[in-house]
Amino acid sequence: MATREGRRRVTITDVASHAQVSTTAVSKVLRNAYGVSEAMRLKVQAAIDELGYRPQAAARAMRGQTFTIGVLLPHIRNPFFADILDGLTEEISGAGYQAVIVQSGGPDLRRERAAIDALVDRQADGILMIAPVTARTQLEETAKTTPTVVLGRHERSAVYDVVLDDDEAGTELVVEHLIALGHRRIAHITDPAGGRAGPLTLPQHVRAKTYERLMTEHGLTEHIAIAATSYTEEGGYAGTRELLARTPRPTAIFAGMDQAAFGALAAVHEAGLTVPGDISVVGYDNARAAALAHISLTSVDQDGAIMGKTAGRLLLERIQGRTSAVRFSVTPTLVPRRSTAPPPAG
Amino acid sequence: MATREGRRRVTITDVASHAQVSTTAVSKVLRNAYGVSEAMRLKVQAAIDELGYRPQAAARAMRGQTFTIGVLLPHIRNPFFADILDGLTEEISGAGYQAVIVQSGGPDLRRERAAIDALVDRQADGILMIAPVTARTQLEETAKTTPTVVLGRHERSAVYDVVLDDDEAGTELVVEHLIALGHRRIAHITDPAGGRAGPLTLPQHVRAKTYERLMTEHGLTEHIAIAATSYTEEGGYAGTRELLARTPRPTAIFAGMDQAAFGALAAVHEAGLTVPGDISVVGYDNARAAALAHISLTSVDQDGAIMGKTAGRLLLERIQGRTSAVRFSVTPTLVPRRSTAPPPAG
DNA sequence: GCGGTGATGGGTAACATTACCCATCACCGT
DNA sequence: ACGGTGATGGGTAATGTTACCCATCACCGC
Repeated sequence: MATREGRRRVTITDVASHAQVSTTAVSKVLRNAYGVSEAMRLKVQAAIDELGYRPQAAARAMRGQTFTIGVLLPHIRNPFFADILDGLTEEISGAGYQAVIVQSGGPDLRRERAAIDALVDRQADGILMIAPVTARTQLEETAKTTPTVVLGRHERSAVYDVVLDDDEAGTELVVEHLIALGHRRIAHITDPAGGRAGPLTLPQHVRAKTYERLMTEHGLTEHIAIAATSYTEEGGYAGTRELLARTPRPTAIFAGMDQAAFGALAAVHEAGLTVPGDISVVGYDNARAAALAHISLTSVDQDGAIMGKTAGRLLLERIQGRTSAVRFSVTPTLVPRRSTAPPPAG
Repeated sequence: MATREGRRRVTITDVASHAQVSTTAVSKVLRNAYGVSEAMRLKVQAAIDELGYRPQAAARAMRGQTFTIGVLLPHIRNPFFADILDGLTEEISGAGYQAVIVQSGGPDLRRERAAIDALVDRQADGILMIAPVTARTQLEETAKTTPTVVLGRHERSAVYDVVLDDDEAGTELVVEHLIALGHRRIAHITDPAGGRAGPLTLPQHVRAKTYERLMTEHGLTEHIAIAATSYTEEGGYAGTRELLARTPRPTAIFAGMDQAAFGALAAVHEAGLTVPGDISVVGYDNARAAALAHISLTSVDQDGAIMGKTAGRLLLERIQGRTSAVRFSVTPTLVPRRSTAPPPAG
């Protein structure tokens, strides 16, 4: 309703009549389609510029593409997602695609489903789902209709591509680093949220499981201590308080994500303990804040920009018609900083 | 291209024939339009559920609404934006609207323009622009066609609504707090980026200008010291290094935004100085991380959720047909923490 | 000169939905 | 019984763009 006072939007018909050609010709110019002479191209382009014409996405969608890549993410609070988006945008904008983001609002199955539907309803040409918690079979339903890349889930699918970080390797870097420093009582903070994703699918689960495996392999089974709170500052804070209350208390805490590690730092500090004198703390994601001098958090770096760029490339390929499934994995590296040191003597 | 193997999407026609009614009837049910009996509603709803029908946004857009609110923001790295989005989503989702986010990628006029166009092309029913840098006249062109709310710009417009924080009041809280503690050499870190926004339009400019005014009013003109870097961790770090190099060096640093304040904390720490012993640091936005024990940053709280919620309400009102312009301002509060204290004696 | 060929431009239908208007029907009061 | 009325359902055109196919034209080799 509310007929806007604004004059009617310029359409392809306006351009056509202004340039004295058919709408078909204009459409061809817009799409760089075959069968357009240079003279025609120039004439039409001039009319387009003069009138300030922009194609209407909805009308295009009725027949063809929307030039839209939908991105589903739990929320925008995680700075790691920003790196992914930067990479994605870099890759797809050259091809004339626009990334649009919708938040699911967290690991809520219903709301995640609604967010995915929103993208499908708007006919995104491709969808990048970041760490979704929906069951694989349901994701595959979507992927059958819309080119899909799932980022961060350890699984294989015949119908969508997967981009992920080698969380086993990353966890290994952390645990080996701490053990090499002499730590034995190494605790872990994880996020139990999993929705309907398979049991060892989401990064947090792989990290936690790998932590347990490595502890066992090093004969430290008795020192396994996990606080299952969440990958947030609050979660890291609460988890650390919980872990510090145990006897004997851990000498190192591996938080599965940087923001949780920041919360851990706060809790350690609040308990009157020092980092790394009393407790070493490690994060994951190598967020920018981890590098700040007064924080200087040892963390695992996974190249989010490359992951996003690759996801974009895979989506474009699928839009072009590729149907085989691809799996792309990046190898993380450890960035040691001043939050880790040998455990206190005794 | 790339005809997806997936079976054709269920359309309103499928629902109509399945329910043995007209497409018009189905459409009415979908829109809760007038002229539908309860029996009809139930019958159609049953068919919709059975077939799993979802209306196609593009086709709706051709005739009516898209039920989409577009959000333009510079980038998702700023956690304050997350609060705004939470408020917005809360307000609009009840009315069946979906928020979709596009990033402009920073204060780049061309890219911001492209991002706005992307939302207009996709026929968002309303647009929330967060701190855009485009010239007001251009924003008004868009607002004439699409209901628009601009968040964070200190200006009035006849065609769009404005939601903002009282940055003058916020800055006053900070400066008065520091002066009350005894500080005189109070420095400020700002972000010079402005694009084509008016001279005293963007929050960073208002905060910087108010800082100068207050310093002058307190007879501290000679102590005015501004580092114009950026509202980022890097900017706060670099700006602080610059400020600490001055003689005499400031005893307090007011960073115009929390992330810049975090960078400032790092720089102060790296310089071998303590907070608040040698230098007091204040931020703005009261990000969650500001509350962490080992950071404990004094900051200005502006209620982002309320701002987002209000923006959503204003957009819905405009979609309903309101044409008068509204201006909504929230009053910030100071959250004193341990990063501020009296200056060192001498 | 003539049929063939390749390049270029255009006509048309189709996409899914909704606004507008009309048709139908039951029921009412006279 | 009959015109009027209000409630309900449906037919149709229109939205802007593009895929498909056809028409036209210049030019070629024979």
